[in-house]
Amino acid sequence: MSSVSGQPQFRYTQPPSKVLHLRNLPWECTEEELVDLGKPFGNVIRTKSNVGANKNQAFIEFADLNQAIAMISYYASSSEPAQVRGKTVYLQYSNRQEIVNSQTTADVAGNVLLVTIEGADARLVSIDVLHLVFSAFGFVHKITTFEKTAGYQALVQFSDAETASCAKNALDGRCIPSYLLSDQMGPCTLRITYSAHTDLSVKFQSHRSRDYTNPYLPVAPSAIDGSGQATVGSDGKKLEPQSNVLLASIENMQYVVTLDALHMVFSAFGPVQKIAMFDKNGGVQALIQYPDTQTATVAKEALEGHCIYDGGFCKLHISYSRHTDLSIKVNNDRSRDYTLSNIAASNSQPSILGQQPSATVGAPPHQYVGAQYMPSPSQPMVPQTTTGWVAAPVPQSMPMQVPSSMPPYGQPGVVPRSMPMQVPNSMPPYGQPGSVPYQMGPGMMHVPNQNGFPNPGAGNPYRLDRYQ
DNA sequence: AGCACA
Repeated sequence: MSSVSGQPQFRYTQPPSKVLHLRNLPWECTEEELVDLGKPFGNVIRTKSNVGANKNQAFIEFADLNQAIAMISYYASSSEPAQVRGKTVYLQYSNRQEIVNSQTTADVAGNVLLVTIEGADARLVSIDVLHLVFSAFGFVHKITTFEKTAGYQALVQFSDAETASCAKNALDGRCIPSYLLSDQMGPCTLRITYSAHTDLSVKFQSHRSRDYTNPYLPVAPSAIDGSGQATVGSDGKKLEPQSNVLLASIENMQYVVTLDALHMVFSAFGPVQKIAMFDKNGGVQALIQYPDTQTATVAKEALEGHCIYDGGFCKLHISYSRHTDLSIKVNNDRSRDYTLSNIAASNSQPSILGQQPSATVGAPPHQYVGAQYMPSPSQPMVPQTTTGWVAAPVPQSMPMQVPSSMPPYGQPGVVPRSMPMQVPNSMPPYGQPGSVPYQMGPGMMHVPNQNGFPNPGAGNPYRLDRYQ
């Protein structure tokens, strides 16, 4: 007695239930929207959204069976289909009689997120890229990655559930911005739920796991060669010998790049201990020393190929130096040891205090060294909360994603600005759910705000004054 | 576009 139409029988044979099964929902659909949908027909006592692999299904449960029947009947004969956010929603009786909420994992907010990376090239997404993406919302403590039936997944541990929620809300369903991926890679979508974990166990720094709270954690044997250098990146690719010291060369240097500008840029990833600038092959190069290789690696991967100034100016090319500890003889405008707070400047020249950035070609785009950021020989510049670091308004024309520690962008001729851009701490740079994420222009840098620490004034371990 | 706590 099967259907003559050839259509699956269940389409017409679902027995009534207080529970309705909805599909074709937008994944953003909230519980509240589900309640609103059912409200005209009765009392919605339970809902469950984001059901199914695509999170585009849901259930609503009425207090009374007749209410469910009323809703099904109405839309069965209505010319207007049920809709959520403009999408037609398909309704039917559920094959269950009530919604059971096993709120074991995915709905309970925790400080650890379970991230599924979708896409043909998902496995090529390095742990460092994930770190960069999630650091925009706060300090990432640990990351582990693994392969499950669900695909390539990662657990990302934040300090608290609030931070994790911000990251989840902003990133769930989004793609990793393409400029963080290599050119050949296709889109990689993030699907995020809460994990039941609260503290991940990371034994080694490796391709698969990282503990950012413990830079001294041993590197996994599998990632070390005979010389004690890590040979394999988190993406499994061969690496050049790593170092805590980076060699940066600056291409297309239309505008002068000062020691202080470099210090600002590289400090976004951790404490910069020393910088030495020099001329080579007609260009400017700099050595930047971090306390550890991990920090240098993050900085290198984040900054490589990006420009200090908008418009393709002062493009950075970064490699690992063979140095491990720079010898800074004097503190001057080309070299500085930030670990020494009381060293006298060379010849104690007051001139650098009054020195304006000068353009190597044309006029400078702006002077980014304002009064409060003037380097002082005895007091390396420290962004002080009291001097406008937090208060600096974000101009409308600037993208929200402007890295906080960067000198302000500007085209030549733009009115000089005297302080670095600051993204408001409370607002993640990804915008609100539902808005278009990643509106960053090409060539702009995307680095975690506040070095991954949401509050520059409290407990940021990268603050210079902590280790001066 | 087709049933959840895998």
